[in-house]
Amino acid sequence: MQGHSIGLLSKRTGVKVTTIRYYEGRGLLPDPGRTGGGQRRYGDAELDRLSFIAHARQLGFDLDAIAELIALQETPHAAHGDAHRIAKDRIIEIRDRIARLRRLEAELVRVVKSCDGQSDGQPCRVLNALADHQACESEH
Amino acid sequence: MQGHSIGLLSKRTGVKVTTIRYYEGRGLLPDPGRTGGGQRRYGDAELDRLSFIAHARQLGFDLDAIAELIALQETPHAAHGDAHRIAKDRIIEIRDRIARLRRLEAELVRVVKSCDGQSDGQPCRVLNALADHQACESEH
DNA sequence: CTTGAAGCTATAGTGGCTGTAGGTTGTATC
DNA sequence: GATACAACCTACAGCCACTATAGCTTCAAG
Ligand SMILES: [Zn+2]
Ligand SMILES: [Zn+2]
Ligand SMILES: [Zn+2]
Ligand SMILES: [Zn+2]
Repeated sequence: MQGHSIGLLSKRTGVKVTTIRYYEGRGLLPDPGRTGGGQRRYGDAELDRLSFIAHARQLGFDLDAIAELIALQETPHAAHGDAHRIAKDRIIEIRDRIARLRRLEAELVRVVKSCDGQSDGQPCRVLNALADHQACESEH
Repeated sequence: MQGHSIGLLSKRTGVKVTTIRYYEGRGLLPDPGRTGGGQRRYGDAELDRLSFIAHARQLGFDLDAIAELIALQETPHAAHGDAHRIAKDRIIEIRDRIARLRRLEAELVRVVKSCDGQSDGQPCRVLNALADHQACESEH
């Protein structure tokens, strides 16, 4: 039978077979054609769409955002506003997370430094430092 | 009845009541005493331990790591090695995530810049840029 | 025509909670 | 002592984005 099998799509895109079926259940991929025996067969359009989904996932978009982006692709006229907003929101989110992680990193470096680890038999001050938010230099 | 109610622990630590019960189920908190009617009553030791858990969570440790840290606190002799390792592993993890997020940020900035958004009626190039990993400047 | 890889559905599990339903208990006020 | 009501209880379902398992069927090569 003609068309791409689910395994071929998986190999081409790096998305696991089970995940492709999951995307179908979530409505990100259309119900594909089936062979007489019930196996899925895809065309190139589905392959392209799955590649898009895979790449957007790698860039950290969640499935709802991806669904929105796909809907925008389908609209005959361009809707720059929405697409730009979704991408910019994602940038803001990433920057927030980076800022937060940097604060955490600084606190943890401080925590590790708090104990020299030399005094065997003495309690580890790392554990005290972990318990004590008072000693933290930033909110987190 | 004497002792702190679960609601009081919640207020003191900022951990939701349902979450405290969840921690108990996960074995992070001991089975507390109960009133005649079956409500939980805690002592100061449990309050301290919950504060420790809450703070370690804020610093991004997962519950398994926290369980390990608590076990270390209970050991009579200090085990610096394990505590330091857990904290250092966490730092490494955070640094990896920051590096990854920075790569994503750079790609997304490039994606957003790829379309000036002026050409209404023309398809949004953000969508093309999102589809195209070839154009990406780094792995992600 | 046989074999075995690849496909199918359905269901449960992951982490770290959150939310809901439907009932019981503790405490303050009268 | 009665009443009201917040706080508590258990048990279970749901969240996200998958992943894993079990038990079965189909496809394609030799
Ligand atoms: Zn130490
Ligand atoms: Zn802190
Ligand atoms: Zn645009
Ligand atoms: Zn890319």
